[in-house]
Amino acid sequence: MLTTEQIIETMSGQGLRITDQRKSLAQLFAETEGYLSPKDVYEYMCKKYSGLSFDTVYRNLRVMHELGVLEQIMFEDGAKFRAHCSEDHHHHHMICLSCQKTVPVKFCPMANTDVPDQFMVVQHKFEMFGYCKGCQESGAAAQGAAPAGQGGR
Amino acid sequence: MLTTEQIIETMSGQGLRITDQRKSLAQLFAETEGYLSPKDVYEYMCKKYSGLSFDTVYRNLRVMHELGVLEQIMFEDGAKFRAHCSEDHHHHHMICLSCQKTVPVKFCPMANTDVPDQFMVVQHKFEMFGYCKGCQESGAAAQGAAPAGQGGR
DNA sequence: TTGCTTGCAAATATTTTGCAATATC
DNA sequence: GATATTGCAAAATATTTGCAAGCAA
Repeated sequence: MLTTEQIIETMSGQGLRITDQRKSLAQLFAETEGYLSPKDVYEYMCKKYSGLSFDTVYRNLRVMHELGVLEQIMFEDGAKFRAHCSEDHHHHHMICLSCQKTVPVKFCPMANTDVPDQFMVVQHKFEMFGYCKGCQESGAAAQGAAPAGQGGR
Repeated sequence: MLTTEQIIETMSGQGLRITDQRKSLAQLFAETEGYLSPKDVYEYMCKKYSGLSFDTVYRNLRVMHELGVLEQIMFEDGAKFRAHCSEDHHHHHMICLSCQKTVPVKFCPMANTDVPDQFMVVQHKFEMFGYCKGCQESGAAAQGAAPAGQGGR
């Protein structure tokens, strides 16, 4: 995952101004393993910036996503964000349904997949959902939020 | 995909009452290859039922999803629905970014995937996005709506 | 007849936008 | 100092809920 410095440098390099809020955002995402909803981010940021407004959070999340320092994934309960992977080779993710920590998986199924006739594939998604060791032990594997999509098994 | 009759029978069998609206919904989804947003459904239904309200559409979509006759997938612009696959064996999907038609793919990558240490997988998602033959020919492969998730390639 | 469904209205929640004040470069 | 960023207010959008009337079984 990107570090606080990498995030800030990328933003700065793109002409964005580095405000205190954006420093805190960079740090928050650099130190968070799971996905955060806009509300999560807002609540965290509110502790440090009393007069914070929700729209600023949205604006910054969008800017950071467009810039590529944040990844966005849609869950059934809305969009969530995390720092972009710093792994430069193609990979996929295993996501903990309890703490939403993610683990990269190098295996890509595309090489083994027979593409249906005359279908041009431009993008694919391969994600596994489950429970990491820590969450299994703490018994959190009871009722995690379901990810988006047609619940595979 | 499920037929109109299968959808209606399932709903009826679960104790739901079969209203004219629900018949139309069943038919709409049985005859639609792609995903429909709540708004799509509302606009279609409005043609037949002048006084239709949006909340009824939401309620029926939710009920039909919970009942399993509809699949839901999150796109970046919101949830969309389609009739549940009638294929009973495990499979995945190839989804056209232009017309959103889907093609089932039998190959499942889970068998070939090394699950990271001590991660318990309970669910997975493997989806390919691209353009079907028809949309390639009509040149619709220009700017399709991006699917949810961290844009793989 | 019973009680699930619907339409209406309104409440919530979510996300976006205009604008003046402010802070960064 | 020029201009991107922020907070505020409000708009636009999306989704849910309560309730009385209507309709399926």
